[in-house]
Amino acid sequence: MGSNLKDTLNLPKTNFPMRANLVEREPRRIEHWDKLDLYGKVQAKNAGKKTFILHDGPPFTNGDVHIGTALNKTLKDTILRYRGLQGDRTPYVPGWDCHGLPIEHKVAKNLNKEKRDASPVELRNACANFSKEFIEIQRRQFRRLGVLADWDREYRTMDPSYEATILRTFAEFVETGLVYRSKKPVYWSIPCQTALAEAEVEYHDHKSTSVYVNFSIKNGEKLGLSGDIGLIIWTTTPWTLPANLAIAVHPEIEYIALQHEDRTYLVAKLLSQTVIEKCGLDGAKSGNSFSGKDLEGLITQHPFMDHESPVVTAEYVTTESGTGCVHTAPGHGMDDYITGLKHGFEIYCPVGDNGRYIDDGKVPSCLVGLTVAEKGGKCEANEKVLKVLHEKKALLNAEPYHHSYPFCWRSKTPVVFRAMDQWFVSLDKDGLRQKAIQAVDKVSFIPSFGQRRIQGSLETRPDWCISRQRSWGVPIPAFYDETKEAYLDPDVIREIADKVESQGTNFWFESEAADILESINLPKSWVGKKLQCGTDTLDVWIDSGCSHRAVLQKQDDLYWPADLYLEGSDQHRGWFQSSLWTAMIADGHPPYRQVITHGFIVAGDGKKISKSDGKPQTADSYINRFGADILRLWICSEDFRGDIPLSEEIFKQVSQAYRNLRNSLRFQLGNLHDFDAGTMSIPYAELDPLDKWALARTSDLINEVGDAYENVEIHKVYQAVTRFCSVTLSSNYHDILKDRLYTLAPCDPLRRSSQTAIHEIFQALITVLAPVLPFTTDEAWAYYQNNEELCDDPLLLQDWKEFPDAWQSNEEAAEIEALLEFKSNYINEKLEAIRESKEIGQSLDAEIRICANEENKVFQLLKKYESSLAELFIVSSVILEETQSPELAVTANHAPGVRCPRSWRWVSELVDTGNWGEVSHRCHKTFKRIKEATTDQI
RNA sequence: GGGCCCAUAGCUCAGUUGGUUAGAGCAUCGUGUUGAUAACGCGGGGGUCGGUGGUUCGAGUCCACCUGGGCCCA
Repeated sequence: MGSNLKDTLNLPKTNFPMRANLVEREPRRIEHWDKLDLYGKVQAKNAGKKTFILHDGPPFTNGDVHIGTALNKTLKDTILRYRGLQGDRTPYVPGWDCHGLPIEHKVAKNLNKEKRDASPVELRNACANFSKEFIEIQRRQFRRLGVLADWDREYRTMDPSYEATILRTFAEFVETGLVYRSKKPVYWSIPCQTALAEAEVEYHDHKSTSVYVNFSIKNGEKLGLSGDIGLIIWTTTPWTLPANLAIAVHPEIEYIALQHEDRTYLVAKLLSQTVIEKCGLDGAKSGNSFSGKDLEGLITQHPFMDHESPVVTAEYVTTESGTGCVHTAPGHGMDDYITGLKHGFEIYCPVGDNGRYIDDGKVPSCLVGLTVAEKGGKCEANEKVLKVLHEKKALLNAEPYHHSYPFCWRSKTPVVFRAMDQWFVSLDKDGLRQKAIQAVDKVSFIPSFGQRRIQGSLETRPDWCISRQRSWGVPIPAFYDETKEAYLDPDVIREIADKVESQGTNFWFESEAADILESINLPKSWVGKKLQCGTDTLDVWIDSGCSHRAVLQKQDDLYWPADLYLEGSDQHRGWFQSSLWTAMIADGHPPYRQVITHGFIVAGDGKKISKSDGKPQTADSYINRFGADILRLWICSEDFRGDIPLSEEIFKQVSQAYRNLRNSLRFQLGNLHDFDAGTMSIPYAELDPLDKWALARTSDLINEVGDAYENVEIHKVYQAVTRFCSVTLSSNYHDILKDRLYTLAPCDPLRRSSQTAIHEIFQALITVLAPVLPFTTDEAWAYYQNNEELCDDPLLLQDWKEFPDAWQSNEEAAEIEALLEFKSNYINEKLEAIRESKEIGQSLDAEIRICANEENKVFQLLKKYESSLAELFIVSSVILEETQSPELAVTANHAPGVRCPRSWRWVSELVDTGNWGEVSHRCHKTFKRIKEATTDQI
């Protein structure tokens, strides 16, 4: 009998599985979406509506999708899905950054292993294949994440049409007169005769020769000193001394005059003791001291070159080693270079490509032709320089010095720092920098400090060095005559761009200048010259920085500037800036209206995740364990404006939150199985107050979540929805509803009232969550439609849920809210007390007695809802007793009477129903209603 | 070393223009249910708001410095 009674209940019924099993199910849904052309359908749905352009920053194609890249793409996808639900047209063209050193380096390494010396074209082809391979891999991984995009027209910086755009943009640079040629130091490998990037340099222990050298001061009277005065410098690269143009001191360091025999030396006071020992200045007497600032303006005579070396100040000078007086050769060091630019020194570098001193009429003839390269621990140039210094009585000490020194990754020889001719873009010409900074004022930033950050880096950015001595990139279309004079012309570049558009940039590397220039109208000054092609390529930041021109300006259904750029905060100095410069120069306006930045993923302890930890931090490694929706939910649970922590614990937590969301949906689906909204919905005015309350809470949720999405505070969506599901639904609404949903007749108006509300809430929930959990919400939607895993009318084609104003908080809802608050503040603890004493088990075993009188506002309210209280409090009965005191007194005890085996409520008596045995009066009535309804149907 | 930013319970987040005993969810512990059951309910414990010093009648909430951490630059 008892077991049959259960069959008379309306228990939840749904095929929507409790266990998500995302790893297995999500790929099936992706396949289904592809078949339906979900992206195309969403675009079609919103065709003709307001357009929202999020311009995709291209990830670099040299590996699997990193968890940080997944974060970026997920945020983009979430925003676009939200905008799509809002009815915006959201064409999204994803891109790929293909050129650049990391790929070239990896590919070259592989070719190196095979002992092949590849030509530039071979190397480039291998790089292109490498890049293509990872585009395939990354595209697959992005799709697995649920990213919805127009994959059929993705852009790639190595596409010939894209490369042509880069060159045409570069032509604008040249035409505006911003491009100039100057020297800048680079790492140089002498055996390989090639420039190296930082990544191609490895550091090893090395024995150098360190020297202390005296530079005689010509105007010592400036300091009130007379006689033979000198400044002592220290260096570990004596061969750079011919290029010495200055001596740098720190403005705030204290310097002291050391009197030794007939000479006076100036060195940093803190280092004077060491200098005395090293240089054998025994018995030297300390004289006056000066600040570095005082020394500024002293003029020294170079020991063996025919020029003076002034003393300048620089902040990078330290007293950690040396003398506090730094040998400055702008052609041989980065700090020196910057100091050189600041003071207008020549970027002088008398060392040729072959590593030998050139004969420029300035280098002493005894040095010309000597190599600065080391062989067997010896260096011709060093030895001769030392000899010359000794002859000039300028050498105070020379000794071996062990330190870490950069080596070439290929030849394993020490590299030298050497200035080479480079191409630069002037950022100050015609007020360009100021225009860029001002233009950023009009761009909106999330978080707002992004504006300051980008403006800060615009202000301090030196002129843009745009040439690279690399093969895997877009060639700088410059030509050189026999005297190495450079030829660059905007119109010629444009004509070359046209050729690139049809042939790709490889033709530059496989053709002679004459072929490249064939059929091109040459400027007069070019005619008759014997020209050769340059071999430099453009900085890859120009590549990606042109994407707004190559994509947004080229396609009819997109527009320029973009509504939004969204990238990691490292791009303030990267893509945001390179895109800004190209746009300001070529278009006079920023390429974006809004810029959103996110922070970096850090480990659970707040420290950076390092690649060397062994764990591959790829998106797939997480998706394959948890599924894309969990990964997405995690991303959306974090405030992305700061660091984004990631740990096992956090994933566990997010998985738990997911289960509650999923189960809330499942409970609702289960209770809607016999509900047809079209024919069974109850008009709002006739809904039960509890259901009105639930709708009011739902409408609050939608408002809150809507604001959060609009302000791109997606973690607030997560917080609001999880709280809604666990508190509003699980703890309160769903728990209370079970009695009426399960035990009343299916068609009972009260049950239909709740189903009406559940139906609304379900739709609201899945819509609100759709941008964050595209898989799960679409799955729930499919089960709602046809109780199957997939359906042909995806959730994303629905519209954002709008609630009528009338559904928002009203008096009835507020009263229910007060009653529920009363429950959690007073009733629950009373129930817990008698549960602890084993008086009851479930709360339905209890009876509540509340004493007070009408003077008490709460008591008045309880009176008003007297007939609903037992249900709201989930007990068998609630007795309201009027007393003398207005003070509320709540007591709980075991309910008297008998327990109805069907509704589990304790009642005064049971009635015999024959077939079903004895049940409460209410259940008896329910049986009658069911019978009537069945008969009606027949 | 410089620029920008972050720091609230074990975890993820709220804390409006400074004002009563600092909130939520998750986790944890205890417990109930077995008609959302690898689910759900109820109850308890747990922060003095990174540190120090100021401003103020009063500061997590304003100022200074310090510590730890992140991105970028040198």
